[in-house]
Amino acid sequence: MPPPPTASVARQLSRRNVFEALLHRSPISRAELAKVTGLSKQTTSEVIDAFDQQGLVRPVGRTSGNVGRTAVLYELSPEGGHVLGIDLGARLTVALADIAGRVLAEADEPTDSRGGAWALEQIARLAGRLAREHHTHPSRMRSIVLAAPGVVNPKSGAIEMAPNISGLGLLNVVALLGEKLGSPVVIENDINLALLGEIWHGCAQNLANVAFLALGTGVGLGLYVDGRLVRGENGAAGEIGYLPIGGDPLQAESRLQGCLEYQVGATGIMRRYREAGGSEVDSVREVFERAQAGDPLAAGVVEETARLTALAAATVIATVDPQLIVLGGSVGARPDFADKVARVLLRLAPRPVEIRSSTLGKRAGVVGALSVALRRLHDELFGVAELAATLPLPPPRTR
Amino acid sequence: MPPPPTASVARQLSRRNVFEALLHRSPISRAELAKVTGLSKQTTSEVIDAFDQQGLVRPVGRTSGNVGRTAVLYELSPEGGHVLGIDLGARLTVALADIAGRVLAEADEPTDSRGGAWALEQIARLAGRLAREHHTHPSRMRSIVLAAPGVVNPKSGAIEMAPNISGLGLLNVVALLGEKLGSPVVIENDINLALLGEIWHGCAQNLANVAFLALGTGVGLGLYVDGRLVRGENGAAGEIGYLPIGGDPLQAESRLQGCLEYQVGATGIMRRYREAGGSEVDSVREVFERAQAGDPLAAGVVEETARLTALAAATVIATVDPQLIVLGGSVGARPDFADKVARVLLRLAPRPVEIRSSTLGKRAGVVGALSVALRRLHDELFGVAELAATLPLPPPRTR
DNA sequence: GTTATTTATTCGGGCCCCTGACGAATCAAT
DNA sequence: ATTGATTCGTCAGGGGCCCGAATAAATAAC
Repeated sequence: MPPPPTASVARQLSRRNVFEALLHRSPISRAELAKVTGLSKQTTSEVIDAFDQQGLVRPVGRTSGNVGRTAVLYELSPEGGHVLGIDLGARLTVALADIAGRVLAEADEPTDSRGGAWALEQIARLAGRLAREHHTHPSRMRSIVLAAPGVVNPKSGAIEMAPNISGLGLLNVVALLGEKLGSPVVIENDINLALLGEIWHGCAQNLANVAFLALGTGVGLGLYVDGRLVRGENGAAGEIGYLPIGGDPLQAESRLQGCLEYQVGATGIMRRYREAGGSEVDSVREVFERAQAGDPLAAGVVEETARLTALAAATVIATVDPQLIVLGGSVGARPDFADKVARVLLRLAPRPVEIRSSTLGKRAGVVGALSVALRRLHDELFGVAELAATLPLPPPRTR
Repeated sequence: MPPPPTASVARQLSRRNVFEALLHRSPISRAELAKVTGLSKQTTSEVIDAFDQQGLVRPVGRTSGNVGRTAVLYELSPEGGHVLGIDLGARLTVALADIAGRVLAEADEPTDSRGGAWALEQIARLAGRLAREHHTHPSRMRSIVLAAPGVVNPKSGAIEMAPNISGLGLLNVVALLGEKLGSPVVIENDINLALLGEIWHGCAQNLANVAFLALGTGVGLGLYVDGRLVRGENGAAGEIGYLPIGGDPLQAESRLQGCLEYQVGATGIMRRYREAGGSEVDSVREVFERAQAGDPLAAGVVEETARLTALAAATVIATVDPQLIVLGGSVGARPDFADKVARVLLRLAPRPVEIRSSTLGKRAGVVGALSVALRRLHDELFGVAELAATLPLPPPRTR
């Protein structure tokens, strides 16, 4: 079941090649694998035998109809390894996938409002349930990724500013959850993972330069540039609540909770509606509904929100040059909203950049978590650590 | 001289390891190399022999003083390969380095004002002179990088918007220059290269998250995030002239040349001084000098410039979370200016980020070009192409 | 039934890495 | 000056891995 303790680099590379072919051309014969990977038939065969013994692969039928001997077809076995994706927000969503990236199950429920340790307990419970349903065990999951709000320190993996869920920043989530579930846990910012979700299974598939603008309770940004997620020195890349847009950035409120956040965050939108003379509302959703129903005050607030969002988008475009901006979050994902933003943006940006609404919606976070968990598992099994890095340049010398 | 036509992956890795050790611990014996690389003495010795035969390496004396047999020390030979860095701006700067990154020579002169093909001719002439002085030949240079203003398309390598140097966008610079010099040429945006220069030899050494804010004729940004240069889909990342800062972004001037650029570009600064009632000036430098001499109007303009620059910096901080911002360009590199910007920024950003003035100044571009040329040469000789990429995830399946 | 074709395994050769042993060169001490 | 300890570099043997060729097995077409 575990990979062979030591494997030479050459063999590891062969294994990696074969695995990649299996991943993308699923039912495939040994002969075909040899052709696709460029390896010799024997090497391929040896690798497949090893995979078979590890339970990583299983035969599924034979070819037929073609001239010549029939070939046994193989595919990655669902028992070869599982990964778990978790999205911890207002709701708790957990999803289970196998090593081939097939999503086996998904479940969600409201997050335990007591937060902190209770939420972790809840995660363990939900994960255990999914695992049992699929005849595995949490401890047999090879890779777990947790989507959490707040800034995740890229070095320590600690959650440094967790709004919404109380007491999360004080816990060593990686250690606690890892112990509960018996597998390595990695935490990543929820918006970043939603972005990766859209890139894997959503509206940004196969793109290398995508920005994800999330408007919900707060405002946030995920950046995927040149095929990689952008985290920044403190994992705070994309914390655009502090962008100097929509007001005087030196004002007290701006400095406290961020200039843009003060205007475009959920409370900001409701406050603007109230200030405009609108009657009391207790959710942003209501403001949008009234706007659609013909309330001119609400429409003005929505329009201004779209304008500010477009300014944020223009800022992102000028800074990192994405080819697509995805709007997400409970506010941003509204389909009519994307159009409004796009219309303003047309007059702001030097060149047009496409804007789309998130297609995965609430699922984006878990899907992204799964994608990272999967990638980590693949890297663990078939990565070639020593080679990933480019050759470091020599330091300057005084000669 | 050329590397062996075919080498197995294993040997290529060994070569790479040994080369890296040679690069960083220069005069070093075979025995020491074996220890450092973790390879056996045998393998190390074979690799060194091969390097020696290729002329990549040369003996330089022996150890002495230690107990035991003396060891022959080796270092990378300057004849092992050369790289060329070129910065094509108002002045043309060319620098030559060897494969170990030792800068052998540097020369600069005003760029041929006729632009286009004449400038390319001038580059060839200057490169030829440097090469001759160091007993080599342009055609023996293994890697050439050209720093050019404008947006460089990351796929084609074409210069898409070249201000200042006339007719450059119309030429296929890579092909023309490559033919003239007989070596592969790569073009990269000058600001990006200045940033890489500061990271290699300047004020940002060994940092992984750096932004370079260039204020000169125009305004531009270079981004180095998580250890990699950020280019964006069209190579237009960092084109922050269009940031919606410093005015109404929907105004005619803003839409034409960019909102921020209109205020902070050289002509913008002079215009603002004029509009404030200042007497005629014909360079930004003059405005700064008058400010220092006590002209309150000029001081106001400088202060406002610093404020807008700080807003741009705050934008960058909120977006990509750098640990350092380097100010460069003829205006930005002024040491007093960085202080002014830092002071404003302190009140804008949620957490303090260091600001420094460029230490390489005008040389930053060439140095950065050298660093990229060097990296490309190293990758060409010792890269392991098949391993660079991470395993792609499988696409979603409909099952 | 025979033939052509495709699949899968076996065998020998070559590359490359590692370990252990050996001669060579040097310093330190007698 | 000789001896011993230490380090350097090379030689030889063993094992892992990859490849190409040959061979056996299975199947469609004729």
